[in-house]
Amino acid sequence: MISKSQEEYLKTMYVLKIKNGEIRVTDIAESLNISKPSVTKAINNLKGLDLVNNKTYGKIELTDKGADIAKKVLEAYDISYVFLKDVLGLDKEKARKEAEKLKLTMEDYTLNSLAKYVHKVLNLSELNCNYDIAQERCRTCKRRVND
Amino acid sequence: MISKSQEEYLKTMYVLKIKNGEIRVTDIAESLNISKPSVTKAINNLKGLDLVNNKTYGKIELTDKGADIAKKVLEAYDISYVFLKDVLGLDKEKARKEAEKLKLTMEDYTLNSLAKYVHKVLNLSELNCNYDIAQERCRTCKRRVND
DNA sequence: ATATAATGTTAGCCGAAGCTAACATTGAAG
DNA sequence: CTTCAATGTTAGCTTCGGCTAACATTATAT
Repeated sequence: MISKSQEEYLKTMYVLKIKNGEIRVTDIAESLNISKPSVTKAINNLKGLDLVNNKTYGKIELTDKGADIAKKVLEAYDISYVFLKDVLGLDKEKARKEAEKLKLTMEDYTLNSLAKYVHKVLNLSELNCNYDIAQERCRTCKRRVND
Repeated sequence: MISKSQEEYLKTMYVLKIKNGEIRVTDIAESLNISKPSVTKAINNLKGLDLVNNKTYGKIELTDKGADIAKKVLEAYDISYVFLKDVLGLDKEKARKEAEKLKLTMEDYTLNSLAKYVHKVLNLSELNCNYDIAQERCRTCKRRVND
């Protein structure tokens, strides 16, 4: 099983790839407020798990497997954030901080239930469900909602 | 700041005290599925934080401070469990397992919001709120609900 | 009252995930 | 094309929270 720390690395790398077009040790370190040697070590561990590809001093890329995990973590963050902010009514900053932790804590089945629940509660009926066909996910909770 | 592991120890000791009238290394070890030497070590750490009182080979007791933390953790478990089971609709076993993790993850403000929310959703109005005057807490969510 | 079982502790190890200091590689500017 | 700054890596240390093996203490049963 992959650790929370490792999930966080994968998510960060995935986001950096989208934002910057590339993944750099320095940027990961800055995003996570962690030293560069720690990042190098983490990447080597992830490489061993086949979640990251890179050669020493070379480009860093997520494998498909690594990217899948990263996407799940991002989805988990999104649904948690919406729940905390729009259902529980936490302010944005508290919702953000708490969602960062919850996203690494909840099982898939809980996240799925939560996604469905958020839909229901925010009154998104079948008809006016905020579903984005292109992205194949809901614009509100960011999650696939077909069952 | 106290760690999740330490919170879990405190909660376990608190429950054992209630269940057995005393707190024993062996019982803690069994409850947490951890070796006895690890328990001894953890207790010594907690002693250093003034959360536990004991002498070598002597009785183990929580301090008031330690008991307060334990109670908070228990409350956090209860409210999480009710939410997961009765609001999200998870089955008991999944709700139990997930609540065990959530209780160590959520901040006080989130738990308070969640408690209030659970009340509202389960249709406990001011009048029929399931409040237990003796325990000064709600029978449903196990939490103090004044504010 | 003592032998033995149960309980608790000490010593020393391990892995995960951080850190700093020092070194290696890469790349950009002149 | 060389030099120097930026980037990345290695080596080795720390803390946390586990573990086992061995030892110490306490309690029980004859």
